[in-house]
Amino acid sequence: MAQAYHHGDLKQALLDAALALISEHGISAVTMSKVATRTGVSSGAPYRHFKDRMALLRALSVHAQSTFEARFAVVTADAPNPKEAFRRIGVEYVRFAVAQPAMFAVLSRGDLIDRDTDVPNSEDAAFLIGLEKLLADGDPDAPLDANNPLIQQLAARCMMHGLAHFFVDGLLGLIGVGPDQAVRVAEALAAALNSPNSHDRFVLPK
Amino acid sequence: MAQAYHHGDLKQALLDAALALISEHGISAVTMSKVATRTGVSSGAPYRHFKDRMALLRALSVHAQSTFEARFAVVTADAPNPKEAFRRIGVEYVRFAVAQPAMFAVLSRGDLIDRDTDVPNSEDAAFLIGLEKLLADGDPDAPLDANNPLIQQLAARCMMHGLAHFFVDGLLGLIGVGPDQAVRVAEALAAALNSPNSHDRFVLPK
DNA sequence: TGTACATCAGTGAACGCGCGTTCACTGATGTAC
DNA sequence: TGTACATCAGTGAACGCGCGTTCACTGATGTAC
Repeated sequence: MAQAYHHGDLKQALLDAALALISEHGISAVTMSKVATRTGVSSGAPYRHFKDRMALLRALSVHAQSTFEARFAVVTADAPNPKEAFRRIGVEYVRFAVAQPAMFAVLSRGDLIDRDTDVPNSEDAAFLIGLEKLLADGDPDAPLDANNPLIQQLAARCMMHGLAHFFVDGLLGLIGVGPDQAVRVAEALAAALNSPNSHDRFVLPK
Repeated sequence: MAQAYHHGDLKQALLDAALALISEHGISAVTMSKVATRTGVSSGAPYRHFKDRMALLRALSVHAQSTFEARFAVVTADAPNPKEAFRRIGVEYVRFAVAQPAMFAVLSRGDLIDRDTDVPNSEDAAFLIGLEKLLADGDPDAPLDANNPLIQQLAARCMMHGLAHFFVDGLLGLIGVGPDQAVRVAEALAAALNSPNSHDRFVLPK
């Protein structure tokens, strides 16, 4: 990357400043002026790197997405089986949200995702396509099969997503739950969902 | 309530306008000017009823809270047993979020809750106190018991909360899931968590 | 190595706008007699 | 019922502020010869 023109790597520095602002005061606190001031440049400087405020937020979303997925690759690398890999992803989901609430906030905003260009990773894509199909097939009023692996997997995803939200939205903070305890709870929730079931419950059908 | 002075019931009308704004453009779109304009009054009028913008949002939070709880009372009224009551609350949680996304958005914001004055209902309070105690007791690094009813209950709450968020944040919308289908998924998730377990798993210890 | 030029990152003043909030006011409603 | 007064909901102009964005500019860096 080699020390660029004036600042060095202003683009990355702006993204970092934006993340800091989000973790302190939420997404709405991200203003071009504050991002610039925090980075030590003038108010117009960010426009050399981002067309407008939305472009900055979208870039943040893409960045968060890949950071998130990189973590998953790390934790699943030496998992002994798919179920354990899936369990680790669930716990990592909460660990990530708790450690990097700003990135999580950006990730869970549908309006920052450009479905045309921001391609989810292939595992996510397979999951979403499967879910779309499951919902479209058959009688739309008939109950879904609770033992369908997609539903089981969705249950786990929703559970971790909900726990992460309870934390980052400050509701767990109200009863004094910190980051470490939130992760401990995530481990317990993973166990709660997994324990009574067979080994390959979370394996996706081919 | 009998037709009040000028407007009739401006306070309620302002709250309704704020909810409409939230469901269209999120909480940050709630400005005093827009709330006033939408209600057909001048920009200063809301200040006769709310000290400032935050007071309006907090009033909204309290209102949403009680509406939410009223729904729970309705759906559990004729439940045959505690487990079924709990299951219905879970599904209703999603149904409510999906039908009234604005109220849900306000509810899940910790910074709008004044813990001194906004007392949760007694069931919630018991749950939160139990959870606080569970986390505080014993070795803070030891795994929690996944079969503890509190953990089981938290699992269900997190699951529904996560599903609700996936919906209101627009992520399910990206794959074409509408309100009805979201509720159908909620039913399946409730079944997924409940099926392999005993009848009184969700009964709180006295 | 040196000079002339092109490129482009960052400056800083300026713009129009919508915001939250205040305040002297108007005028409708309620009340005392 | 009628009049005089008090109360208070809503008006609308005004304020200072921070915002997103633009733009002519400066000056550092890179490049051709």
